[in-house]
Amino acid sequence: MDLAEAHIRNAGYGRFSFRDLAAEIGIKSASVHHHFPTKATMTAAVARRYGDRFLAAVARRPNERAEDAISAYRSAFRAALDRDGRMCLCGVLGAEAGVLSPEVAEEIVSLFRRCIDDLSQRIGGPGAEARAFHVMAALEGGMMLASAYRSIEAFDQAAASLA
Amino acid sequence: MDLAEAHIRNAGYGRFSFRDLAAEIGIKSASVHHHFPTKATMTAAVARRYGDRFLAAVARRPNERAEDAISAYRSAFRAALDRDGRMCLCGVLGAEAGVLSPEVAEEIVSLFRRCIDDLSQRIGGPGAEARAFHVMAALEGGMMLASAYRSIEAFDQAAASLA
DNA sequence: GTCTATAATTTGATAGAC
DNA sequence: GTCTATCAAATTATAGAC
Repeated sequence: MDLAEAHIRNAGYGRFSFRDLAAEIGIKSASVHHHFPTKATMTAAVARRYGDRFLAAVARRPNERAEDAISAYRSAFRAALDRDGRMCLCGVLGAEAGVLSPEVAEEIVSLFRRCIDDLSQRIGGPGAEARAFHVMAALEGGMMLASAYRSIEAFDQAAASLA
Repeated sequence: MDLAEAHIRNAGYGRFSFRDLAAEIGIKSASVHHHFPTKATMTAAVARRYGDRFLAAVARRPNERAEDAISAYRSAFRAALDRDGRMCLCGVLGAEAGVLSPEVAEEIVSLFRRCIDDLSQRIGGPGAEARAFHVMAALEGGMMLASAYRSIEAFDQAAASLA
């Protein structure tokens, strides 16, 4: 799953294969099918695990203000870019969302929803939901720009004014 | 090229084929190769045309303020979603940027650059470039959210606070 | 400009032995 | 859990006739 996550974040759903995964591990693709019946199943599992870990990483701190919550998300997105040199899973699969199998698409929407609900609650007050949407959009878009420009500065410029 | 653009925006670079295009037109894939030697060539041409048209559509109006420029971009993105029911080309290919052939990747970066330079000039003043990055990121991200949620309201929520 | 035909490769998935 | 072997399909691209 670690390897699958890396491949998906590198290249998207349509560009990774069980054969490639297997070759890098040193087994055969048929053996991968033993653990995950289909590519969609595996991708959905990877997406769920990714979401669980992501939400744990940005989890609420005691006595935080709205700005702290937003900063936590920004730092998590930035770390994904900086540490792994890759876009986050939600960004890659989100862009493909329109043509993914329902199984995978549902997991991605759920991932977005979990983030936006969490962020919205922590921001609080009137307009919290719209602000949460805005923050998520700016972070996802900033990541896309950084990926295209191949420079994390694009992300920093895009996200600087958020909090 | 119209059909190619629609396919790319629907499904991304990796998911459209000359065969599919040809079949919808009523010719054979070999005939498509007569007009565009490779898939990358065609995609680069489609991206350039898309950029030319997009920049013409958002072109500066006389006596505009910074807010007018930002609104023009927001409206153009929203129209792409609303009219075509698809993400914009830059969003789809931007997410794939890391694994596209240099020919196509360069065209996408150039498209982002043209938009951000234009927006930055029209916004003007200190911090104009960062604001331009932020606007583009929020619009691209908003489109991704709308695509995943299958609801344009996600875009509106994300983009409401922009201008 | 379009066709037929085909090459060379890759893909997701399955059957069945060990 | 892993393997060999295989299938059916799709893909990008080319050669050469009309």
